[in-house]
Amino acid sequence: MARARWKPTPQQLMILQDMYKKGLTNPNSCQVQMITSHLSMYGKIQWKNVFYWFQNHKARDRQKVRKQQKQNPIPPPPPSPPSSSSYASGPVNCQLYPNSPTIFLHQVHY
Amino acid sequence: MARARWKPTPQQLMILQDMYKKGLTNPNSCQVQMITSHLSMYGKIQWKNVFYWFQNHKARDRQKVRKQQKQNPIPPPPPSPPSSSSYASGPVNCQLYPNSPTIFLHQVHY
DNA sequence: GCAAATTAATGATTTATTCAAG
DNA sequence: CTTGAATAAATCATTAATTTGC
Repeated sequence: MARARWKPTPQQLMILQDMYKKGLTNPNSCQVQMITSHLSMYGKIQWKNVFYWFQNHKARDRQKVRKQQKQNPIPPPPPSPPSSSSYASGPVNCQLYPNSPTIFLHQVHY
Repeated sequence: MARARWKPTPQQLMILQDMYKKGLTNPNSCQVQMITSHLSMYGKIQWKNVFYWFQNHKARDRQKVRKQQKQNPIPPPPPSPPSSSSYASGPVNCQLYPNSPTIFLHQVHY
């Protein structure tokens, strides 16, 4: 019943994927908030869209990895650990103080 | 490191439990928002606290039921379906206007 | 009685599973 | 079939009960 779902614009998608590749796989709510604000420049977007995107992307990434592991008994490790990317608990933490309290979830229109 | 977690006041807890008993076991975000507003009269509280409370309460309710089922192979079905309680996806939809612009529900203290 | 040690509750997060739009 | 949305289950972490030795 007309529950159109969000679809990332190419720009938005690129940015998201880039962040993910750079090691931001599990943003806290504050980061999600910032990303949402940023991406809203390229089209309608909500907090939950960004939140879900990362959830799903990470989950399905792992799924893929597990499937490959089933086929190749001993495959090389995935691309590479974040090492020292721009994100990943680095200084880009939008936490005002350390030990982020973290998140929560959705809000839906219904 | 002073990451005190939320603790419902007796009043808040009573209200939550009452809603749950009345059939509101899975409030949508809008309902959570309203409940949060209401409960904030009795003490500090955030959207996510309410959200988590229902999640946990429902989950642990089911846990209890499953445990009992393990002991009694064929127990009578749980109390009764909500039938026509005050909540439960009824007309109680709290949307102020259709297709809510979304807003912002996740306030985090930080 | 009273703390230190253990255990039980429960708030908070993460991960897995499922549903449904397109 | 892909992927956004939502729910459920599993897990982590902290606080409250409680047990225990003194």
